[in-house]
Amino acid sequence: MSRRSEMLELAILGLLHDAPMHGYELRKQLNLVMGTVRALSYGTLYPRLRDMVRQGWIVEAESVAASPRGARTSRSGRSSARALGGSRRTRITYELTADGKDRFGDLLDQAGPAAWEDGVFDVHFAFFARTNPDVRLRILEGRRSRLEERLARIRELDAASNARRRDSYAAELRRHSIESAEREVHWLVELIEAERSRAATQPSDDNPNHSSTET
Amino acid sequence: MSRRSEMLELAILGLLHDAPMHGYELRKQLNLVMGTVRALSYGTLYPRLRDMVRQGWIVEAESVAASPRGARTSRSGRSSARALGGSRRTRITYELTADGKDRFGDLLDQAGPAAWEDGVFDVHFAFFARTNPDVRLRILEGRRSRLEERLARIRELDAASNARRRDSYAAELRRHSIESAEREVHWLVELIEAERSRAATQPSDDNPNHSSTET
DNA sequence: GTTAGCATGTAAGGAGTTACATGATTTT
DNA sequence: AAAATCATGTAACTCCTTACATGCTAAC
Repeated sequence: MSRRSEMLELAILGLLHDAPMHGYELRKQLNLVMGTVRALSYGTLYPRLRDMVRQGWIVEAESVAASPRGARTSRSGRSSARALGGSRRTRITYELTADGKDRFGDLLDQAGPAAWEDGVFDVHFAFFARTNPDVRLRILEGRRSRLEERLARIRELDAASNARRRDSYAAELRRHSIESAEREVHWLVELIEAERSRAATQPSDDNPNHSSTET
Repeated sequence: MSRRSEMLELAILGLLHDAPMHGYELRKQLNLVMGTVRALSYGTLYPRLRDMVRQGWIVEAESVAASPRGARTSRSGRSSARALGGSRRTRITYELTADGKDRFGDLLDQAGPAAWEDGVFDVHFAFFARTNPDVRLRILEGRRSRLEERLARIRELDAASNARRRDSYAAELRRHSIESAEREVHWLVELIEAERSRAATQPSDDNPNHSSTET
């Protein structure tokens, strides 16, 4: 299981850690947490969920199903057969197991170069509240240096290109890329400072996501 | 050849349109123009280049090779054997063919939903100087509405999450995502306005990238 | 009654990464 | 002499998308 694939797994575990969910709902949340415009396909999600069940990180549970939208029990009255709140269809709800929580904690501790990749960073950040302070810091700093490397390369290209012929659109794109990257670096720098001063106040605080430290 | 794959092809054609290049150099430029932190691998690039040669869009040309760095002919003097500027190694330089220019023009005209995807948009924008004004406008507007859809979804989630428990990191991520997206929308709106006022001044201006309109 | 949204899946295929392999040249 | 950078490539593998298939419920 390579780095990139762990992003999806981490995101799923993190979302299910907050609340059990069925696939369709999960997909919508994933599309937000992963920070991409492009939507994740079911062809990726469902086979992955089945795989995670096989691994023992999550379990299926037939949903009792809340009412589809709003709290009303369908004002037309018909199909009130299904007692409380009409179920739409089968709906398989997934829940995290104790092993799944352990796995989540393990993935959370992974602060390697993969964690400062474009999509992966956002997922890690989304679960920072449950991440070790030192791991948080490593990820923030890794991301910052990655962005600064990129920034340096764009600036170099920008200087070279502006000297030669001028393509206003290409120049505008570079300008905008530089500005966006600078802004994100600034954001990261502030977060890093906040982390450092927090570390000075509270000493070591262990990862609260392994089931051994919970319950 | 599906939408996503066309991005790489478009980027390669566009870069080679400016100047012939060899693979290694091309990769560096591609990493910039595609707007990703993650680097494109050679395992993707070289087979793709070979494929494009087979299609007739580009041709290989053994490089006469300029001197590696700076203009100096290696101050140590040794290996001055290779006449002007020492060639590093084989170095296969790629050049655009007339068919390649046509192909570039065709891809440039493609303003479908794929063009407002995350990575693809940047590539298209980078070559806007050679894109038809109406196509430019469609791409900018498509991108804007895509971003606004996403923005609406994040805002919805943000309101719901802030109401319930508060996870400061998750909230901060949402805040930052919203701000970034808003900023990009604003940028796009200004570009769209600029396009419209430009369109009012100069009427129809044909795509100058098909070889039929060149030479 | 028909469209749109909810909900779950499968099969085939394509694109891209990883890891490996090679070798020249430049810098330290 | 070693390490870094330049430069090109291949094979195996993984992940993901696309397109298809099914069926239920809500709204128009």
